[in-house]
This record gives sequence, C-alpha cells and structure tokens, in this order.
Amino acid sequence: MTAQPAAPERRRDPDGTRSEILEVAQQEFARHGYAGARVDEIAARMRTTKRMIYYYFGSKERLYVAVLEKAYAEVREMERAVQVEHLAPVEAIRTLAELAFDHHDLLRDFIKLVTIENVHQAEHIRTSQALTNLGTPVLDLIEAILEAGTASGDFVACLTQGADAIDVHMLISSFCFFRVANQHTFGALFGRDMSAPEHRARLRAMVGDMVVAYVRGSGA
Amino acid sequence: MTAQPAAPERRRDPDGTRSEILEVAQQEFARHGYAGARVDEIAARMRTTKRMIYYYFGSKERLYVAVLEKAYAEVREMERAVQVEHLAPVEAIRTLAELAFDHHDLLRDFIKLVTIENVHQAEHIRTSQALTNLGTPVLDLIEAILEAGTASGDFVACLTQGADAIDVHMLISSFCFFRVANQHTFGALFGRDMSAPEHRARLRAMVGDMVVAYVRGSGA
DNA sequence: CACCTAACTCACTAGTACGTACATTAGGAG
DNA sequence: CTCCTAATGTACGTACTAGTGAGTTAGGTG
Repeated sequence: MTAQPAAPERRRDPDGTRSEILEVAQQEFARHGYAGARVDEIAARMRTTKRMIYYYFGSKERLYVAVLEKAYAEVREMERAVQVEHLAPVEAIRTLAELAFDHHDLLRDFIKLVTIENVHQAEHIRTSQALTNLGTPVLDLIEAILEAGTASGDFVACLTQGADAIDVHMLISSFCFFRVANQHTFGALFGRDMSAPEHRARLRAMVGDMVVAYVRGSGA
Repeated sequence: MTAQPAAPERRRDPDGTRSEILEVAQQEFARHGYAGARVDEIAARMRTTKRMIYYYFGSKERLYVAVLEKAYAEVREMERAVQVEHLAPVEAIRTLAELAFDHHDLLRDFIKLVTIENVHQAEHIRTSQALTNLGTPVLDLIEAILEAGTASGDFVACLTQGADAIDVHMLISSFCFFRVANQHTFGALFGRDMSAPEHRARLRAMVGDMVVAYVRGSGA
C-alpha cells in the first residue's frame, strides 16, 4: 500500500537489519523483562530470521546490552536539547522539571528498561563502558541553576540542608519516573491511572511547584 | 548450633512448609523477576522438595501471587501502626513522609516485587481480589491531614493547585520508592548509591522538607 | 492397635528456548 | 563475466524448566 515501487524489497541491508532487530528487541525486552523476552518472538516480529540476531549480536545478553545502549543514547540526545540558561533560577529549575516530566512521558520503553535493569541490580549497565562513561549533562545544568539561585538569594535549600545537584536531580526524576513506572500497581490499588491524559497537566505543574517550593526552602 | 534439642526435626509441618516456601519464593522472585525465577531453585534452597510447591500452590504463577499477597499484607500491617493524629498538620505530614521513607528503607523485597509487577502491567495484582480489595489506610490519614492543614491555613497547595490526597501520597511515595528501586542504575550512572547509609539521614530529611514545602504552597 | 488421610518423596515427561552447523545468495571488486 | 565474501535462510541439537504420576509415611482418630 505504501508507495515504494522502486524498492519493494531490498535483499541486503545490514544497517537496516541491525536497527530493525534493535527496535523490535527493545519492545520485547521492555514488555517482558530480560528473562521473559523470547529471542524467537523477536525474530518472528521481524522480516529477517533469528539467525541474524546471532550473526549481529552473538547472544541474547549482548543484544540486550545493545538495546540498553541505544535507549540511553536517545535519552542523552533529548537531554542535550534542553535550554534553560536564559531563564532566572526559579523559572529555570521549574522548566527543567517540567521538561523532565515530558521526557518521561514519552520514553515509556526506556523507563521499563531501566526498571528491569534495576531488578538485575544494573549488572548489564555496569559491564558496559559505553553506558558508565556517558556524561550527565543535566547534572551540570542543575548545578549551575542551584549556584545562580543561591547567589541571588532565591534558593536556600541547598545551603541549609546540604542538598546538592544530584539530590535535586533525584527529587525531580523520582516523581517523573514513578508516575510512569508504577502506573499499573498504583492504578490497581488506588483506582487512579496517574499516567492518564486527564491527570497530565496537574501532575506536570505539580513537579514544577514541588521542586521550586523545595529549593526556596519553606519546608525547613 | 541453635538450642533445639527437643524438636531437632519435625517430619510433618504443613504451616511451616507453606511459609518456608513463601519466604524462599519471595527472595527468588524479588531477585530474578517472575520469568527469571526458577521453581527448582526455590526448591533447592528449602528443606522440602519441588513437589510440595505444586502440592500447596499448584503453579508457579499462583505461588507468585501468594508471595505478592503476603508481601502486601505485611506492608499494610506496617502502615496500620502509623500514628500522627496527635500532631499539628505540618508536623503530621512531615512525620508521615519520614515514616514512609523508613518503611521503604526496610521493605527491599517488597519494592522489587512491586517493580516486577509493574513490568508485567500489574496483571497478577489485578486478578487477585485479596490485593485489589485492600483498603488504603494511609490515604485516609493524608486526607485528614490535608483538611486540617487547609483549615488552619498552614497549607495552600491543595486549594490552589487541586492536588488531593492521592497526589500527595504519590509525591511522598515516588521519592521513597525511587531511592530504593532505582539505586543500582542511578548509582552506576551518577556514582552515588542513594541507598547507602551515609546518605540516609539527609535524604530522609529531604522528603519531609519537600512535602512540607509543597503543601505550604511556596512553589506557585 | 488398626486405619485413614494429609503430608511428603522420587523419578519422570513434554515442551520450550537459546544457540548453531550448514547451505545459499546478493552484489561489489577486479 | 567471474570470483569472493558478507549477509541471509533452514533445520536442528542440547539443556533446561514447569509440571506430574504414582507410590510412601507420619501421626491423629476411633
């Protein structure tokens, strides 16, 4: 049905095959976990065969690590696009939190992979140099904002309570991550799907308000 | 080595066998996930045999659900012990958050089970009436605190931003849960084990400060 | 003490899942 | 056009894993 009369099927396409495997494998691992994922199922959902998975990746485990590396790379790409330097500290940290919220909203598969990786105590991430050597651009951003806010007198939390950039990053991430990662058990027990569209705007504002309230220091 | 000369081995012990299976199974499921857990491995780490697992629980899946039910029951027991009614709203919500922090710190296996259950979209929790029919005592507590704080004028967040008890519960839970659940990937990427003892006191204070700052409303 | 049933053991099976040996072909290099 | 290699397809092997059939024993009951 798609208009591709010139190339209806290309027989040889290493890059295409490789990236199709990664794409389908990401879905499979995200849906069923590492042990629950089936190499045969990944193969069945591709145009190519299982043999190619082993030809390109060698083993289920190395395929899984490759999926992780690709997913993390995409996230870093997203983070790199964040521009908040032009904003005053309060608005900068709020915007950063809201963007983190948006990112977590989009990257469902990535969040599942991180979740799964934590079940396995991050053993695969730790063995991947490509992952442990990733810089963390967002931390530098937070650090700069905290310094500016402290200097301007808008923020007091970091001074009084000893919270640093990593702590604030965790504060923001935890809210955004939890909303997506735990939506199913939370929904089953409290009867509310935090991840549903009707709650999106309110919770997005909430993470911004929360982090601003915290760094302003009225909780002490 | 333990002083039990009277009953060195009791041959028949249905309750003991059942609870030993649940205990070992909880560890196995928490460590490896549902698909990754091995029934044979559970059996090997017990005094009894694999056949007994099927005798008492029928299938791997029903064993897993039984583990979930037991774990949730223990959590509810912990929550029921929380007493904050005697405190003023600000201190009540802070104390509640700090207790949640403590509970998450203790219930590592439970947190892993919840994590795993979310990977599977809570399919097992949803099919267990014992779990979906659990009340949520902590929600009532939060509701009461929010009402008291709003009435006394200490809190404004709930009025101005439309956050309710479930939202505030999520705010607290997300921080406490994330710190434990994501400790491995977070540690691998940021070089800090949020779950290590040296960060405990600071992060415990942080969740209290955060929720108080939020409900006081200085983030708007 | 005899009996009966719940609790327990052992050996086994059917199916599944990762991985591979081997055959084949596309398509660029010379 | 020929050859050579990277890329691909087929069919299968091995090991593991959930689950079970059938027999055995502890220990309370009458």
